[in-house]
Parts: sequence; C-alpha cells; structure tokens
Amino acid sequence: MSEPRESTAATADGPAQRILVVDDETSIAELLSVALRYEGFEVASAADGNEALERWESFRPELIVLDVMMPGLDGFDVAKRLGERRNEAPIIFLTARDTTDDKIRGLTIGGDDYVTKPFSIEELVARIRAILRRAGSADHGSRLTFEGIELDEDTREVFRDGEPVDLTDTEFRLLRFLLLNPRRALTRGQILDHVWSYDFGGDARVLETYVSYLRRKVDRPERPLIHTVRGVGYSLRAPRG
Amino acid sequence: MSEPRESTAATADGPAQRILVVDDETSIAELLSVALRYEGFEVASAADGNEALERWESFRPELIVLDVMMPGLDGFDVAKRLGERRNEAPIIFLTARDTTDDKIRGLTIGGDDYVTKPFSIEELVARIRAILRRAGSADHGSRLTFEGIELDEDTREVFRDGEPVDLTDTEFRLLRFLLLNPRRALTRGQILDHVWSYDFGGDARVLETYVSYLRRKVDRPERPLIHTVRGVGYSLRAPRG
DNA sequence: GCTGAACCTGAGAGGTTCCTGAGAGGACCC
DNA sequence: GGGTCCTCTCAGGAACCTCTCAGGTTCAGC
Repeated sequence: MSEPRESTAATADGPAQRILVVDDETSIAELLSVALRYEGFEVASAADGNEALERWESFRPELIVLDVMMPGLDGFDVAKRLGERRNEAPIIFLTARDTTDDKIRGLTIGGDDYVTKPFSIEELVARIRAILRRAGSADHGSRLTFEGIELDEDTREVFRDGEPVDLTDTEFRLLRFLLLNPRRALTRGQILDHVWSYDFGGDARVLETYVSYLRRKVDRPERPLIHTVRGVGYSLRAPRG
Repeated sequence: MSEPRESTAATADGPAQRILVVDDETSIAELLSVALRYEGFEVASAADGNEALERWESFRPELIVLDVMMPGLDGFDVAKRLGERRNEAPIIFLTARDTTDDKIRGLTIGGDDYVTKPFSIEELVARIRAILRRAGSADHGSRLTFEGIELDEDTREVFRDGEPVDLTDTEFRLLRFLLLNPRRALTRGQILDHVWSYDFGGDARVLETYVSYLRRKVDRPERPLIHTVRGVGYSLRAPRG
C-alpha cells in the first residue's frame, strides 16, 4: 500500500480538504472514499443527484467528483443546480468512454475536468491535486523529479537529463507513481492497484512489459534507476556503488 | 517463541494495540494469537465470519488479520460487512497463493494489504507494524540499526557501515529478525519458526547456509556481529573484548 | 590429544521469477 | 476503410533464489 504522502491534504496546508464523491455504483463510491481518505482528504459521498445536493449544503466541499451517468438527476443536471446555488467548488466528472464529445466539451473551460471510466486511482488523484493546486494557486509546482528524471504533471512532459522523452499514457502513469514513491520498494499489487484501472482483471505480467518499456525510454543501462526487487516488485532509486 | 521486544505495542506508546485474528484453521489462528501476544499486542480471535463480526463489535480492534478462504462468509464478505458498520481498522488479508488476481486487486488502495499463505510470522508482523506505523502516522521511522548495520523496511535497503548491501528475500527476513532481537541468543527453532513459513518441513540446516550468506554479505570477519551460540542458535551482538 | 557432535561453506539441482520480442486486437484519426 | 498508435497477451529463455548435500573445520568434553 502506498503511504499517505508528505503533501497530503491534511498536513502543513491546514485542515484536510473536503471532497464530495457522487456515484450511484456503491462499489465505486466506496473505492473512491477509501482511496481519497487514505490520501488525506476528508470525504463525504452521495448515491444520487438529490442526495448530492443535500450533502453539498451541509458539507460544503472544496471539490466534487461527480458521476455523469446516474438515474434521476444526472451529473450535468446536478452541476447545473449546484451552479444555481452559487457552488464554486470545481467538479471532476466521471464519464463513460462513449459520452458524446459535445457534452464534455466546455467542461474543462471552467475549473472543471473529467475522467473516463474505468480510471486508475492514480489518474484521478493526480487530476484532483492538479485542480486544487490551481484553485489554491499556491504554487507547489507540478513537477516531479528524481535523479535526472523530470515529469511535469500539467504539461505531461517527461525529460531524462534534459532530453525530452515520449511516453504513452500507461507509461506516464507508471512513471508518475514511481516518482511519487521514490526509493520505496513498491509491490506489484500496489502498482497494479494504483496505475491500472480498477476493473483491470488481466494478466499481472503486463506490469513487467511496461517496466521494460520505461527502462528502454527513460532509464540508462549504465546507471539504472528502476530496480527490480525480486519477489516484491520494483523500486526507483539511485544505483549502488 | 521470542520474548516481547523493547518496542512492543504495549510500552511507551500507551496500551497494547488490539488485533483481531480471523481464520477457520484453528492451528493457524492459534499460532498467530500466540505469536502476536508475544509481540505485545492484545489479541482476540474468531473462527468464522459471523464470529468475526461479533468479536469486532465488542473488541473494536485497531487492525484485523482476516483469512479469505473460509466456509460461510468469506474474508471479502466480512470486510464488506465491516465496512457497512463503519469499521476503520485496516485489514490484512490472508490469501492462497493462487487466489485470482482480480479478487485481490484494489486491496492495497486503502490502508489494507495482503499476505499469501503460507507466510512467515516475521513477514506478517512486519506488515502489521508497517500498517500501524502509517496509521499512527507518528513517524517512528522504519529503520532498524545495530552497530553499523542498517536495515530500512520501506525501501528494503541494507547498509553495513554506510555501504549498501544486496540481500535476497530470505536473507533480508533473517537479518530483520536478528535486528529485532539484538543481543539475545535465538534458538534455531525460534529463527526457523519466524523467518521460514510455518509449513516449512525441510532440512533445518538451511539456516546455517543463510547465516553463512549473511556473514559474507554484512559481517566483518575482524569484528563479527553474528555469533554462533553452540548448541543453541545465533546471536547478534558486539564482539567481546 | 582424541572423538563425536556441531557447525561452516562451496557446489549445484531444481524451481521460480523476471525480461523482452513478437504480435493480436481495439481505439482513434483521417 | 486503411493506417497508426496503444494496450495487453504470450512464450522462450535468462537470471536468480532456495534448498540440499557433502566434505571440511571447529569445538567441548574427556
């Protein structure tokens, strides 16, 4: 399991930031609640649009994660009503892969954003942090670095010793997770849980394939940073000696 | 069985931390109860899902060790019902080696973790401590040291006089056990029970082989720390004189 | 010093874990 | 509809780890 990070929502920044999770699929609402609490946020959840409006009144979240596809009031309806009530919290919409573009377009114009289902926990948390970072405008920089590897969460650019590197989406998420947990021996389970989407049920060996890709793209054979921890998983650290 | 350590759950940190052990195999539940009590925890146990729910109500554990494979309510069912009852104690699941990946996926998201059967007591205790350490968020570091030997449980790095040392998994577990019990003469039986998995039925002389490996890797012949206690076992201590 | 027991360590069999190239199939874009 | 890119699966083989074994060394007691 990954440790709550230095920069959780509950540290020096003051009290934990409040997030409202709205999803009618209880398993997903549950998953998100647990994961976000673990990241240090204070979380409330609602199972449908009306409940969401109620919870919003009393909880006054700083950010809302809102499923689009819900019976009764859907996500867009809820967003609209919240707007009428002068909600200022940014919203991250959870959309199905095939939600038509025109409905999504415009969402990112406000402070809002969207993530398509199924998503990886790492991806959603990254978006949440990005948005809160912007809202707080406290520049904790969005740049992760380690020993010559640089990764910019905002621009999604990656550099190795200053050289730009092109990564695919999965490679990027994997590298980000490693950079967020430098030096630590991460188990395969932790990595799969965070980097792959919650419904991934396939062969866990896909992780090896992606580690192989990353090594080729961002690692230097003569000074490797991505290390295999046999029987456990992987670790990002400086080479010995 | 090893004596309760300096840093048990029952010392300066306050009252003993409570752990609920749930396993239908009574021999394993018994083994764990005894071992964890020895480590200074307060332990309750349950033999099936329903009993677990009952015990949870009255015992209110701070951590739960939960077997997945049980007749009636299985571990996942129990976890779900506990969640409904607002359980916040992290859970360590005991799974069969071949439990399909998709059932395990997601377990490391919260504060939860899993250990595959058969496990070594040392391994389980290490995971328990890691989780409680994080939950308490009192950073009592994850570093064990003794006379120039340093072992970091998080990164799984080991140093001798500052020099990094590469250890295999078994070597690591053995050294960790020694570091947790410095200066004590540990019997072969104790070491085998803790470091090897509980169903290890092989030749006990494997211990000698691994002590030999460790000596070569982390010990200094001119100032040995790993000492043989003839007729008993081994002891980690400063050389005499 | 002698003897048997306990211990040490090098060599290697056998099993597991990991790496990587090849490619199928799906999503996306023109 | 064809090309491109991406994700994931699979398989062969390499690398590595665990444990066993056997021959040698050390030690305690006499």
